[in-house]
Amino acid sequence: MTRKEQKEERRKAILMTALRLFVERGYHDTKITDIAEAVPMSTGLLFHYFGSKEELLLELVRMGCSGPGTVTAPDEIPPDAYLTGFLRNMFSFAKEQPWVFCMFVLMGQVRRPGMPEEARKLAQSVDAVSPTVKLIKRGQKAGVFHSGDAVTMATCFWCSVQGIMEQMAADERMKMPEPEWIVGMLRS
Amino acid sequence: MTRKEQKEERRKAILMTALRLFVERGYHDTKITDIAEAVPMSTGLLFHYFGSKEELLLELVRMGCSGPGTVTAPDEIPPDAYLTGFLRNMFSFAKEQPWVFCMFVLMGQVRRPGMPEEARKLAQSVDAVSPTVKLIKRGQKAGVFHSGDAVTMATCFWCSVQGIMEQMAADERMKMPEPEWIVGMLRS
DNA sequence: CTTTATATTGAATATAAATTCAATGAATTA
DNA sequence: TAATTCATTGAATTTATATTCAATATAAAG
Repeated sequence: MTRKEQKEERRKAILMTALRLFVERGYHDTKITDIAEAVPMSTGLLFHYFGSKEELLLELVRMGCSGPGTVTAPDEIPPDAYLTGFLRNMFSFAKEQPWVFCMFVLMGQVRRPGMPEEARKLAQSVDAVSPTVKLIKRGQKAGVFHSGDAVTMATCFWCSVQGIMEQMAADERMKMPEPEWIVGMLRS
Repeated sequence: MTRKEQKEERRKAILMTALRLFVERGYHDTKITDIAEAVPMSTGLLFHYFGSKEELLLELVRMGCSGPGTVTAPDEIPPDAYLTGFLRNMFSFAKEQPWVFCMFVLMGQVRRPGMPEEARKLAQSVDAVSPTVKLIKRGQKAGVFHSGDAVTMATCFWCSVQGIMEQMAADERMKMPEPEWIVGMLRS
């Protein structure tokens, strides 16, 4: 069935285009017509695929939720090495698989106030902090991470990453940082 | 002239309210009516004070530009101590002088794509990175900071700060991080 | 080839948000 | 007190954006 495949392709194209634009310019400043133009397709057709702008966002967030959201490291891997590796992957995805990278940034943005409620709640339901808290506590016991409230440390860590990734998404020229630097924020 | 003072008061009230809302929910998702309600005043009156939403933003950015944007540390202060102190101030402003804090966050947001061009250009004209680059190079020579491209390091540093501050602005519950942690990202 | 189903378009409509404006009220001045 | 100026309002207007829809084109099935 070439027809059905075509449709699925188109659907994905819309999702990927919207993802890129949402991350580049923000949800509220991305107009439906911008997405349609960029795909490219007529604005009317876009509504044939997604009932509304909000549903389009929701679908993206659903994809984001099913991804590798949880940061669970097996006990045999040192916490610092795990986080460094995670970031290294993420940063290199920026070029090869912008999809994964953008999704990460989007999920962070959708969690903030002012975003459509349903998408926001959904995004907030996947929680990167809790697993990181465990990881940080393990690191603190092992002496590789400094002392301090692990929840605040985990939150700061991911907010830093979010801030850096948003910049990378907005500015092509920005060079990739060393993951080590960011993990350095936790080291003793 | 009580009349003129009143007007000036009102003007400031509008600016401060808009600043808070822009930072909390983002520029595009803050409606003129939201600002008017929050001040509070009628929407019509708001246009008596500022010609447009964009001009209101521009005025805020102008204020942001005249502030202590440049991070210039005298040579006798160690770079790491200077940055730590700067962040400590900023974070404690979050409660006492939310104005300064919010302004910092706003300037970062306005620099991104999708913001009104005039405000964006103006915000981009104040550049926190260059002074920090010098500071970082000095720190590298002194051996307190690790090696690496100073521009990328400075950019990452401020993006991290931006990410953390945005979270603090959006979520009251978030605890204040230790400035040391963030500077730790630069330490060798 | 004919029929049917579906993709596609672009203009029309609906909705939401920004902006204007005529009218009112309160302070200031003469 | 009367006249004048300016602040203030809320409804009307304009503009921007999301959404719908009738019409057309294209592909699939019989």
